[in-house]
Amino acid sequence: MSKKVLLIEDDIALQELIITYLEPFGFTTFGYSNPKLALDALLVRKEPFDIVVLDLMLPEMDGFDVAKTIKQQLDIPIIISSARTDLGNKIYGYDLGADDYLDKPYEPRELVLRLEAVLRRYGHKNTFTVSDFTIDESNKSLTMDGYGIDLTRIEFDIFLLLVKNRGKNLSRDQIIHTLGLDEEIKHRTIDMHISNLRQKIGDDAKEPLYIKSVWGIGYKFTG
Amino acid sequence: MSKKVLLIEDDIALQELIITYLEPFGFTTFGYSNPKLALDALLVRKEPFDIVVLDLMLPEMDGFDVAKTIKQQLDIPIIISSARTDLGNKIYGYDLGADDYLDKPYEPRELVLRLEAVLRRYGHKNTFTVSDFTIDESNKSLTMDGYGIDLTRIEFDIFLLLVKNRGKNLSRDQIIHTLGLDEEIKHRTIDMHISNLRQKIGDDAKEPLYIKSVWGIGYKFTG
DNA sequence: GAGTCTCTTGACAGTTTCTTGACAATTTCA
DNA sequence: TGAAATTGTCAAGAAACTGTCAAGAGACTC
Repeated sequence: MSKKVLLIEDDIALQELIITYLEPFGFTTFGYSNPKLALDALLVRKEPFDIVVLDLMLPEMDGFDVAKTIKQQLDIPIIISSARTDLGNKIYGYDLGADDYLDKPYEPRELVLRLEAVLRRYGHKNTFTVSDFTIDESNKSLTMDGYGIDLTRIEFDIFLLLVKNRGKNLSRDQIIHTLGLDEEIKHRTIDMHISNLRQKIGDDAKEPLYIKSVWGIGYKFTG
Repeated sequence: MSKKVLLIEDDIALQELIITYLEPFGFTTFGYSNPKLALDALLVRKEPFDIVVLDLMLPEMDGFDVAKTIKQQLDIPIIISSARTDLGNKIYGYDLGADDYLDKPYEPRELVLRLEAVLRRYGHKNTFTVSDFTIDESNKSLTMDGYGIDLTRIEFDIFLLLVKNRGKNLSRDQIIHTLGLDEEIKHRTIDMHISNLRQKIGDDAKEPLYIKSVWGIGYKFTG
């Protein structure tokens, strides 16, 4: 099945070269030289692209803003290309959540490799595995040693937060605040969620393997 | 200021290539092809590396074990590199607390980017090291010679205050006041906390290495 | 709108930590 | 040297915190 590539690149000649080159590798590429039109197609008309290839040097809009705008609204991989050999740019690009970075000029062949690698990586992106758990963020589902575990929404959110901050103590207030829960709820409520969580993943509060209490501070995940 | 990189990689040619390549970017790289020697330098001789680059395919020891061993004893970022075969590996690598992952073969400049990105990310961690101690302020956790030490909240706060005022005498009242403790508590209480602290860090009250009593005044940390 | 699932909270038991008085040991100073 | 002040630590009780039950409020489903 062919993948749809959104190419944002103001060099028309390069655009056509890439579109033609990618074709036989199973990529259907749509080129835009104007980033605003590209964003319109992607975010407003919601055309179903699989991946974005974005040139940083653009008319009308800064490439970084384009990447940021896309990432804020859509969970889609972005490969940034840029003529600047400026390493700072590259780092900044990764920071924005760009999934790969390509120095211009690049071999079209190189682009194909990156596209394939990023798409493959992305296919796995929404689930990750930590110790005995596999967490699917988009589904909000949890698997432990291969067996599904039903968590409520808040339980899942707390667990995810703890796992993402593995080894780090999180206070009840931090949990409440980060998850956007009602700031007024009592600390006891968090304890209760933790208690239920522990029960569901078979953790013993007295000798926890996964969710440790840190006396006077909060909780932390230790895989 | 140049950063010290510990490179664990059994391909000597690649090692030399990387060492040479990283040099002008401000990285001083030490290459080890034998993981045991590398661990010895890092954990036993405690050479002050800033970051570890670890190849997974190693003689004598499994790369995963190396990463695990390091992370258990030292709070240092690790970038794992591996021949791109197994996605599972990658997941497992993150799982161990690897801070980034690099598919082999990789461009040396790619490594530079990752090094810089990871180091910058890591710099945001709120930990610092004084004499034999590493203190993580946000976690309120203490490590001594690489081994975790459990302090209670007040013990931690007192220790942190003393360390931050290294060499300076702090009166009991100053401690009480600065930490926002109940102003009514007796001086004996502080003595007790100091006593417990000393015990936990193995300090002898009569011949203290770290927390000295200043007769008639209070206490001071001398690292 | 009844039924079900989820969230929140008070209550209380069980733990851990903090505080303090007591007293011995040490230091200071006349 | 001896008295007063200060420090170190023990032991015990007070205070703070955590785990969980049970009940009710709230949200969602059909």
